[in-house]
Amino acid sequence: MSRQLSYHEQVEVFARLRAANPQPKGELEHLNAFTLLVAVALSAQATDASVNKATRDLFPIADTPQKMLAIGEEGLIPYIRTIGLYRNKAKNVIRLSELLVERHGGEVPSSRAALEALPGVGRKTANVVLNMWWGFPSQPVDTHVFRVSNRTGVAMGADVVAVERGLENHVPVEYQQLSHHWLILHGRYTCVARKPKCPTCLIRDLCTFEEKTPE
DNA sequence: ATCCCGAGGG
DNA sequence: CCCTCTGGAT
Repeated sequence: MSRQLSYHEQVEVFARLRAANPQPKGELEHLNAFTLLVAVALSAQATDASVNKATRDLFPIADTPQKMLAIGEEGLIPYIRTIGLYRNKAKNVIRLSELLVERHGGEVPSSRAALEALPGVGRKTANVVLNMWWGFPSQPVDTHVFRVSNRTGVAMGADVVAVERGLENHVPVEYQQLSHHWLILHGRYTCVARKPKCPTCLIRDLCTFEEKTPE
């Protein structure tokens, strides 16, 4: 079973993850604040590779809310059909574009409340935009961050809000801005959901998580 | 707690 | 076949 890491261990974990990836950028392709917001909203329960494949054709012709509205829901669906949950997402992106024009002059707002008031934008998506675009040290907790945080003991919690609080309290200040990228990359390529690659893990000696299924 | 939902991997 | 993927709304 996992346990909460000490401060010293936290520092060591992030130091190693940073050394392995000094300048993580995130792997969701986008052209500006609007396309970042849309890309993150589209990425719910979908791989970023799947989202990038769709947005590579979509964003060049719809990189502003006004252009997105010009395409419309029926025009948008063909681009994002290969992403899961596309009916809800199409409706949300169009309504979200309308609200950006009506309330925010077509710009992406910088407050959590304004972001979360947009359809299809919840806590996690708002945190990504606040972190990646507006530069706040917010801690988005997605499936990777939740799993990796609990397994490694970087931050433990029964739900995403608890893990988010844990990260805010335990991640050393110098790592807060980029910590979510490191946790995601670690979760995507090493600490994967099904069969974690513990034998080649950079932080194996600091981690108390053990695969239960014997080989 | 349940629904939305296609693609990729094992 | 089953599980997972940078969740959100009801």
